[in-house]
This record gives sequence, C-alpha cells and structure tokens, in this order.
Amino acid sequence: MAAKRTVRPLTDFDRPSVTVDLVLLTVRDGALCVLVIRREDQVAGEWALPGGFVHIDESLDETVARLLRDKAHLPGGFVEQLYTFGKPDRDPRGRVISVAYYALVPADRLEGGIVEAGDLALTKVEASLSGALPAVILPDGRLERLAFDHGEILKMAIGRLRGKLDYSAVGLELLPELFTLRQLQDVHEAILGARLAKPAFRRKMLDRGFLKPTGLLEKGAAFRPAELYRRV
Amino acid sequence: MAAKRTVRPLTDFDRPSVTVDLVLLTVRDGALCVLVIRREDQVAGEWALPGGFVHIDESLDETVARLLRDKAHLPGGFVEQLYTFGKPDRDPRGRVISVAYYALVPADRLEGGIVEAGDLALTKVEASLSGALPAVILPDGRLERLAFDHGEILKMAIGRLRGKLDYSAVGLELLPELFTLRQLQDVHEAILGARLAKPAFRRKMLDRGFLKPTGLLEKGAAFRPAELYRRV
DNA sequence: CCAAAAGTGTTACTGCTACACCCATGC
DNA sequence: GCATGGGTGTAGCAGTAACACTTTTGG
Repeated sequence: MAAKRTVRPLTDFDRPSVTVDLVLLTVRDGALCVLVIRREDQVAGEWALPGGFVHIDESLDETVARLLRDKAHLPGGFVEQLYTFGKPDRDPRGRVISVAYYALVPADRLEGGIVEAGDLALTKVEASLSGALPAVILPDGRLERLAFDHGEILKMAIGRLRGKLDYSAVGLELLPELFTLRQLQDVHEAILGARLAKPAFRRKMLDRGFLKPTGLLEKGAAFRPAELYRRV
Repeated sequence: MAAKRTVRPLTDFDRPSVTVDLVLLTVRDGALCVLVIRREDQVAGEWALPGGFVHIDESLDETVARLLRDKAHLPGGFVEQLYTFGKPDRDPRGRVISVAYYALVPADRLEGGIVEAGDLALTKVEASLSGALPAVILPDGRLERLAFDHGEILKMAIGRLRGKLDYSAVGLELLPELFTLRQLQDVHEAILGARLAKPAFRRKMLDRGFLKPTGLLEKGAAFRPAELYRRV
C-alpha cells in the first residue's frame, strides 16, 4: 500500500474528448437572452449551447475566444470559466468532458453578428427563481429545454451572474459605453428576475465607485432625460 | 460562413489527457496545511499536489473520491470543484488538462491515514495576503514552491476558501463534531492569516445559525472551560 | 398645466466593530 | 486571591430599505 509508485506514461489511459461549451448571455429589451444552436446530429432538432472541441495545441481560454469569433464575430468582452462537467454519460457521442464558460455581451454589439447563421438563435431565458432548470423561449414562442446537460450549465451561469451582481461591476458588461442608471437597473432586474427599488439601487451603484457621471444627458427621451454614466 | 455545419466524429480530434488534481487542506496546530507528494518522474524531487488521471468510465467526482481513498483513506468530507487548468505547456509530459478540486478535512481525521506513504506529506502553507504564489514548508523547515502550475492551483484554493469563510459554514468542515468557538476562530485565523476580534467573531457565528450550543463543556482546560458546539 | 420619469432627503433598521467589563476555573 | 481565557453589554458607525418628496422634460 505504501509501495513506491510506478510512473505510468500518458498513453496508459484512454483519453476523453474535451470540449468548451459557451453560455453567451445578453440583455435585450429588458429580457435575459442566451445564444443557442440547433443541433443536426444525434439530438437533431434539439437546441443546445454552442461549443467546440479543445484543439490539442490551444489553451481553454483560446478555445473560448475561437468560439466567440466563429459564432458571434466577437473579439473581446467579459468571459469567465464556469464549471467543468464530466459525467461519463452526459454526451451520447461518447466520453466528453466539457469545460463551461460564460460570456457577457451588450445587446448592441451582437446585432449583425450572429444573425446570418441560420442555426444560431438568441433566445429569451425563462429562469425560475427556485431550483428548476431554466428553459429558452424560441422565436416562435415555444418554451423548450436544452439538450444534454446544457440546462444545468445555463442554470449555473445564471446563478453565478446573479451572485456577482451583488458585489461586482459585472452588470456594466451588458451595457454600451454610455448608459443611464435606469438601463443598469433594467439589466439587474432582467438577470435577477425581480423588481428593485429605484432610490436604493441608485445609491448602491453610485457608492460602489464603479461608475462616474459624464455630465451628458440621453437624447430623445420622451420625458426628463437621464444623465449618462461611464465605467470606472 | 453561414454554411450548414458538418458533423464531425469525436475521433477527428487528438485528445488531451485529463487529470484531477486535489488540494487537500486542513488546519493543524493553528496552521493551514496541504497534502503534497514528492514526484519521482520528470520533475523528480519536486513537490506537487496529489492527482490522478480521470478513467474513461468514471465521473470527475468519482475520480476525486478515488484519490481521497487512495491517498488519505478518507471516505467522505467536504469536496468542491475549483477550476480547470488547460494551458498546453502546463505539464512537461504532454497535453494534460487538469480539473482541480479542493477538500477540507479535520486534522484529527487524517492521523494515521497518510503517514504510512513515504512520499506524501502534510506541509504547512506559507500564503501571503497579497498576490504572490504560496509556498509549502517541508518537514525539515525548507520553504519550497510547488511543481507545474500547482502553486497557482493552491493559491486559488486558498482564495476560494477565504471568500467562503465570510458567508458560509465552511470553517466547520475543519473541526471535529464537537468544538469550541475558540477552535473555530483559530481555524478562521489560520486560513485568513490574520487575527480576528473575539466578541465580533462569536456573535457573527452565533447569529448565522450554522451552529448550536450543546451545553457540554470542554475537558482538561487549564482555565475556565469553554462550551462545546455542534453543526446546524 | 399635466404626465411621466429622473433624482433627492429623511428615517429607521441591521450587521458589524471597538472597547470595557464580568464570569468561571485551576492553582 | 490571582492569573487566564471564556463570555457579555453597550455605544457607534456604515450600508441599505422604505417612503415621501422635488425636479425636469415633452406635449
């Protein structure tokens, strides 16, 4: 039991495939949305998160960056590793371990990026406040679960994001460079699935020091225009 | 660019090896300690975190449980996934992606478990409060960095644990079933690397509702005996 | 002037810190 | 009694929630 360990080469073991699955989130028209892809293989017709295999010479972060370029023509933005899923039966194609990432993109940076690919869609998320798995709302209005364990992945991404709203400036990742406090509150409310009190929200955000006023006012407001703010 | 995607089989891609690396932490004599193993292969003589390959038919969680059984004869306890490390050059043996987990074990449950294996050691951690990588203090007193990117993994585990102390009952995982508030404070101080105020700490813990008094008193105290508490 | 949304003042509550103090035990 | 660590009371400060209120715009 305490015998000297023998050193075994890497080739002694069957190797799993490793993929990166991406939860690309945005807030559009006050609703939390996620990028999904219609599968054509074993689970044809089902919707899933976009993903791809980790190439043998690229890091996980590089795989995500490649996915973001290929699927949404996006160079930068907020990206963070979420969790790694490795149950042996999670993918019907074989043993696939998936490292999940989530990315946040302002809605205005997505326009024209993903539209051209017919099997990709940006769908609203129906995320309960309790423990149930979230579903997506397809363009035709149908409510649908995601394939594989992707519902679980999406749920974890939303949970992580909700937690981060409380103590970080992560909400700003979903807004353009200049934004009003109302827009920021809309983003928070869409993610949390709850209404927030305006005065408390304003002061909390301003006290944090994550944003600074510009002195500029929004254009084209129906009523009193709000001041525009900027990050940091 | 918007062409129909071709479905490629898993065998189209070279596959990386996948390992689980384990950060087993405990607090012994008021010091944060980690389980490390002396390597005999490419990095012979260096110390690293214990780890092992993910077998083709086991989940990641099962791999961790197997490691805990083999390295420390431990059945249960607190275990949580930490992060997945995947830079192509992180392991000199080839392309190895490592899913890091951390585990918390009370010091009294480790006695007699890992001692028998000569290349395993439970070493004190020298973790700075700033950004520097932590080092381990070998039994002979030498301060040493860990091999590969394991210093980075250890640093992340300590950071995660420090964060969790604030809002969860995770400190209790490092204590026996019955414990005093002083012992719990010692655990927090060892992990945070800082002294805490006694009255504030007591009340914070009791208000949380994570622990309840038993009415029992500790034995063999030199002075006034403290009350013993229990989880939940 | 009115409607609607932006933005502010006031109060109260809660969680935490700091400091002083009392309590129970072995010697 | 005394030293030592266990345990409590009180005051103050910071962050936040609730509510009422004022301000600024387009029509």
